[in-house]
Amino acid sequence: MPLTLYNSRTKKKELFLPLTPKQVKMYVCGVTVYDDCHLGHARSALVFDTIRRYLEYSGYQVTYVRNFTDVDDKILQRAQKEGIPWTQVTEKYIEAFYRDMGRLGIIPPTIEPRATHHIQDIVDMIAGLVEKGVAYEVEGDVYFEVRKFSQYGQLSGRNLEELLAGARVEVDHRKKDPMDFALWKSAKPEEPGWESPWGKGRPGWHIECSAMSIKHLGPTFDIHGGGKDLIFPHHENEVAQSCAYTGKEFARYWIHNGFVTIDQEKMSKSLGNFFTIREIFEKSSYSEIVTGECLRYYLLSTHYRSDINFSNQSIAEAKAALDNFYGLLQRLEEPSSKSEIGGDKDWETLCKDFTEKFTWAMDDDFNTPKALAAFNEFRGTINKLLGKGLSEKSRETILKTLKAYGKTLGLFQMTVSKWNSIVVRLGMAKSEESGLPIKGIVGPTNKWIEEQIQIRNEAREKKNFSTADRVRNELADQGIILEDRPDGTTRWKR
RNA sequence: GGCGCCGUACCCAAGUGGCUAAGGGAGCAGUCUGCAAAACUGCGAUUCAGCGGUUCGAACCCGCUCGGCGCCUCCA
Repeated sequence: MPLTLYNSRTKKKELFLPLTPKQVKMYVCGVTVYDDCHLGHARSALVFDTIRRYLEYSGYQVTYVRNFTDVDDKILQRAQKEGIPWTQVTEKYIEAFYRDMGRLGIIPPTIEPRATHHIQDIVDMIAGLVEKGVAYEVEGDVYFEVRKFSQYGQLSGRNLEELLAGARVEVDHRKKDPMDFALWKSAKPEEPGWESPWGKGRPGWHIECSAMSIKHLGPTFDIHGGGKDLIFPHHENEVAQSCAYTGKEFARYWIHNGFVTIDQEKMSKSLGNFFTIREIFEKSSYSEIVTGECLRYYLLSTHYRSDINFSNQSIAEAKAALDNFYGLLQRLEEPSSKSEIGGDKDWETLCKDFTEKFTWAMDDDFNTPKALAAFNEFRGTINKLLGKGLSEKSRETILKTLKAYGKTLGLFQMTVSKWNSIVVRLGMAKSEESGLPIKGIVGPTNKWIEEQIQIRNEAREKKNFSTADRVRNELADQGIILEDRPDGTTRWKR
């Protein structure tokens, strides 16, 4: 099945045909760097990371651009509040952003342009719009005249009359129309600014995305993405100014992800109901790498266009599901206790069934919940085959398949021992990279645990089950779970 | 007020006209085990918010009602 995706412009699933065969140009709106990012930002980044991974898996060469908005009123406010230079605010939160994305296993985009590095491109574009007569200057500010762009409202499915009827737009009498939006904002004496034909100022928010996407991807590119809250006015305005400027089609497919909600309400700064990525990791009782994968699994368990509700059991459920997969990986890695290899004759067709189901799901508008269902079914079938016995070669191939397909979702890539090492916070030491308290292994050492297991197994040998059970209970009290293997060995995990 | 989305089992969540309504979590029972754990097997929605309509046939299409949410102002 060929790849189809839902285009929010046409409100339909469409066959995906990139401008240039086997190449995809994709632009996604990034964050404004004035604070730590929350789960909502993480979802957007993760959704497009997954799309990027899957496109690459499908054989496309992807040029993925995601911007940083690093000059904005909010940044200036923050700087003032903290009494530090505004550039220090942006540097700090760009760094924090990288830290958080890294912990979620998000692959850095091909290009990560910053607005402040593209002032000239922005000024040129605004000048071009003024020249074409679709933008006008008032006292050092430049506005885009929406009436001059006949298709205004097409992306978000609204028209100017309806918008005006809403009448929630504050009226600025200097503008020709209340809906006109700022391309360039004049700077007050104490504010940062750049020289321009209209005096010292800074770019408006919408224009930077247009200027940077056109600069790095050309006037027309394949995919433009972002959270669904950006459809209006941000993306609508991008379309207007870009098309007016280039005279060409802008983005061909628009992809918008749903919100992360708390008690069914949109997670947002203004409502105050948000969890930052940072605090989720700090509060997690799992290791950083495990928490990252749990978050990823959780976020992938709902289709990207739907809203997803976050609660304190979300991570735990993902952990339980992932435990099953790492259990399977372990069984595939360790020597089989079976002498027969009854499963060998079936695994190839079963592998094929799985890969077909998986790609079918992903080709259908990146349906990750369906793809995860395929993984879970495959897990069941492999466990059954293991029961019948599998040769080392078969186990290796299956393992490779799991890892290869897992990679397109960013799952199942760590070693089983990393997965199983639960760590808790020590509190004192801080990580050099993240500045966060380091989590280290607390509790009994591996050596001690293995000694205890030895004692227990000797007791079992002598059928002294009360001693054996006492040892096991003591270990259980410390969170150590034992598993006796058919070959007489004992496996443990924290 | 305008535009739009959602309501599927205890929880999460696919499915949007036609075989028995995916999958995960939790739970219960069984096989295995000295007992456990893990794995496997079985159980779990005669039913998809409610009511009406279209159709040979609807969770899926249409209408209404109830409930929840979003955008229209910065927002992933």
